[in-house]
Amino acid sequence: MVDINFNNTRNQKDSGPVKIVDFSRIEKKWQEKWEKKKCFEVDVNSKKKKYYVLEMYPYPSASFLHMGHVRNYTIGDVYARYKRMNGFNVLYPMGFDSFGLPAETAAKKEGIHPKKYAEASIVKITEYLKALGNSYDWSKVIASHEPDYYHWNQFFFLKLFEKGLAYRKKAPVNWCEKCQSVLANEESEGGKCWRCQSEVVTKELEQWFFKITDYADRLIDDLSKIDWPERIKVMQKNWIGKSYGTEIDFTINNEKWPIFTTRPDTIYGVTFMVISAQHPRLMELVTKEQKKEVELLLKKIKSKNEKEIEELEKEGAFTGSYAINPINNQKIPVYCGNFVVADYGCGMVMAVPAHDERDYQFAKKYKILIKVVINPDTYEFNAEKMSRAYTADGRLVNSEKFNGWSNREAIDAITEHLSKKKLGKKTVNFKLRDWLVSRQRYWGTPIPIIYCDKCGTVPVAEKNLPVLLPEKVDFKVSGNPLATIPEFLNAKCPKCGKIGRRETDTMGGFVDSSWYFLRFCDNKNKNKPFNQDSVNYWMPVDQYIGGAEHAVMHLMYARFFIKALKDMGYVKFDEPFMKLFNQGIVYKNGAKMSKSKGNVVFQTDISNKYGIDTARLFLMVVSSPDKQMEWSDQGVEGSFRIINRLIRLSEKTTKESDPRQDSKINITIKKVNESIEKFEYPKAIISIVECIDSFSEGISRKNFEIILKLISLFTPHMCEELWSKLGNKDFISLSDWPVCDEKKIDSKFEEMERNLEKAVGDIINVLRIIKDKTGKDGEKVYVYVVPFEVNNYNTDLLQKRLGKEVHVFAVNDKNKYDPEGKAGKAKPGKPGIFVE
RNA sequence: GCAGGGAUAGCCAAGCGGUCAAAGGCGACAGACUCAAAAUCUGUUGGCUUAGUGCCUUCGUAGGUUCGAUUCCUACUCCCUGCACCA
Repeated sequence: MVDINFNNTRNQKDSGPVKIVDFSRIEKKWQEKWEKKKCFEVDVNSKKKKYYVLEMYPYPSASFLHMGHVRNYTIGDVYARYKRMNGFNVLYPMGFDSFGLPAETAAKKEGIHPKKYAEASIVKITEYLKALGNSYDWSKVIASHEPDYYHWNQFFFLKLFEKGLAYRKKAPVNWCEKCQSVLANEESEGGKCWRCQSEVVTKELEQWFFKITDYADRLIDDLSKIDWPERIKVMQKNWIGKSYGTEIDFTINNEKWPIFTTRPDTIYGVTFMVISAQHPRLMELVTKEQKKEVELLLKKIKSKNEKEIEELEKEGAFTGSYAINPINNQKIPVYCGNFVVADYGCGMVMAVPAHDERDYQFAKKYKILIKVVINPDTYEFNAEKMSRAYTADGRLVNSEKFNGWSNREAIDAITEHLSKKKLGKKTVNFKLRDWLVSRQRYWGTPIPIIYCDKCGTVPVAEKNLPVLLPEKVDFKVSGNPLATIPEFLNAKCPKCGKIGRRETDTMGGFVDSSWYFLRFCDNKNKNKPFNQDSVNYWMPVDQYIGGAEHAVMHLMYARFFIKALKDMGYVKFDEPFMKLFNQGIVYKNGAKMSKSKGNVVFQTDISNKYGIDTARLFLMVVSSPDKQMEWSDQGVEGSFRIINRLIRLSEKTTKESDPRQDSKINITIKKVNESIEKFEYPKAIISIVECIDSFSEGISRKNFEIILKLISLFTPHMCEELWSKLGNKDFISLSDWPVCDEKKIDSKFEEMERNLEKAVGDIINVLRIIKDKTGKDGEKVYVYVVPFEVNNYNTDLLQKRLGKEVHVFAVNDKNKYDPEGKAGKAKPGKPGIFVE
């Protein structure tokens, strides 16, 4: 059986490299064998140490893979293979995030049902993923649009509902006009929809939320338990936005209105209040006289889109009401303003124009009093002459009994003072909002709730799950087509049996991805979301791999979800992903590789020409996996050559090894181990290739097998082929990783090699100088070596390297040819040289 | 504006106190093989020098620490990524 044939399929017409090996046949053959023998299928095995490698499961919206995808998945596969060969019981699954808006939109556009569309995509993508040769356990595959999966979304929804962690409320929410649906806070990126980039507007709607804010503290604190890139942690911290401050009660119209501030030290400098223009109780404060003015402001704000509001300067209007500052009973005006965020803190702020830039601008514009209460140590401010707010530290003035205090100390002191008088209290505020999970779309998990006129909001009974998503719907109607299906809409109230109205909103896709990694552990369970023993064996995910774009979306939601499940007793751990790796983006011609940019190199472009192993090897060697990289069509050929050199070496295996070989091999094993652990794949590959090249004259079979194993992480198909050609009956993918034998590493050989290289360099240099001087090529090279190093300089090897006739003499050789006495120049590690 | 990450020879990309004129790849050039290509192999690829040497100028820009910096510190410029009126 000879699969490698150097002479077949030569293709002269193709301007690309000549295809000398039938890669695609070899790839297919081994992929089929792996599948047939269930090589990568795993089960719970308490005797073996587990390792869970996971890549973020893909959205099957497109029917192709490009080099960005290939890179991403190869990073994981290399790691999974490494761990597997090192004796771990490795769970490495793959699935599909198949619910969601893109499928729905794309399907609509093409006039296909989303289900058909998604399933066709899955078939296609599966085919491509399999062609990568990744060591996925395909028996664990899941697709989130299947009732078997979303059944448990509904189940968990009910559990969260029971716990009060899922609730419905009316709130100003982000609405994407194009998607015709609400968006979570995390999905509105700078006022644009994260998916379609169109304008997001604010709407007052009743929606379902998960109470992620209950977990804000734990979401911050537990970041210390996990090994994630610092920037992702920072992003999460900033997003949660914990800030310590003081809540202070101001009195307006005899009613207490609390506000939140981090600067209670400036309370004596408060000269007005500002309530958010979007505050639900705004109108309570607006007097008859001021109504017109305020309404004008609101109209003005509404006419602007998010972007314009951003650029807008501070705008406001007097409400007509006055507040009483609790610390000194001063009467101050209450304004309504566009720069106060309605749903942070209390939606109202105390304004200290002397010491807050925004307040300063507002005060200047509306000619409100500015009162200095903090001076720096060396200077005294004059409120009239200030050109901007002073926000740094200093000593208090105009602050009654706190005069002279350092403002830092005054923060606590004033808070305490207010607390004693029951006018305020120490408190903590978060930027994090509750997670809005409901979507007004068809293609998602139906929310298992029924509204009954008599009983109110009633959960569907567990035994009646799943609430199936009806397949026959009319996509021509605008809005959510579910709302137009009477059979779906009209449902019996689980409590009283009367006909109620079913919730037609579906869950956003991030609910699916918040626990899919648990389902991989037990994907066929019909009775439960998962078997707890399996999940507690496999989880948490040891190594998670995916893009940084999910820093505050998926990665935050999944952490919350797991914490909630832990509290409800479903799992025993509280962090889902112990280590996170963010792969870098693949660029081509300076732009991110993407279909919309038209700079895509498809998986098949490369695999058809060079085989997928070449693509894998190139993507892993060209640059660190965490860095962005530039795709290079020519660069690929370099990796192609490496594989060809490996094949050639396989035909030069010998029986016997020697200490030099063994030393080099063991050094390489060591280097590869260190590099792989740190995801420094290029280093690992370079050291293997160095090893291959240094034995181009021949290598012992045993050592060759070690090289094969090392590089099999990157080029698994070719390695299986060569492995079996050597007569092995098992799979190299399942073989044991080579162990580095430190005893065999001898730095003497490294030094010898270095000296030889130096000598070669010197000889070439001499040859060049002679050529320059005399115009003649040197023909014969004489090398004079100190006696005990004679064996370090191999005549044949030198002849081959130099392409000249070479003679090696020991300096004490009486018969040596040495007309110019160059032998006298020889030193240990540095031979004398004569050329003629 | 704030936070995080970058800037390395023709290009891509390692290095993160000395062994660095700087790994590896690509490209280019030269040589070997060949009738000739392709493939493969060998060498050169900052400058000037030299029988295997020595010197000079280089790792975004300008300074600093150090016996010594591509590697550490400071400022600046440019690029990317995230957040963005959060009180």
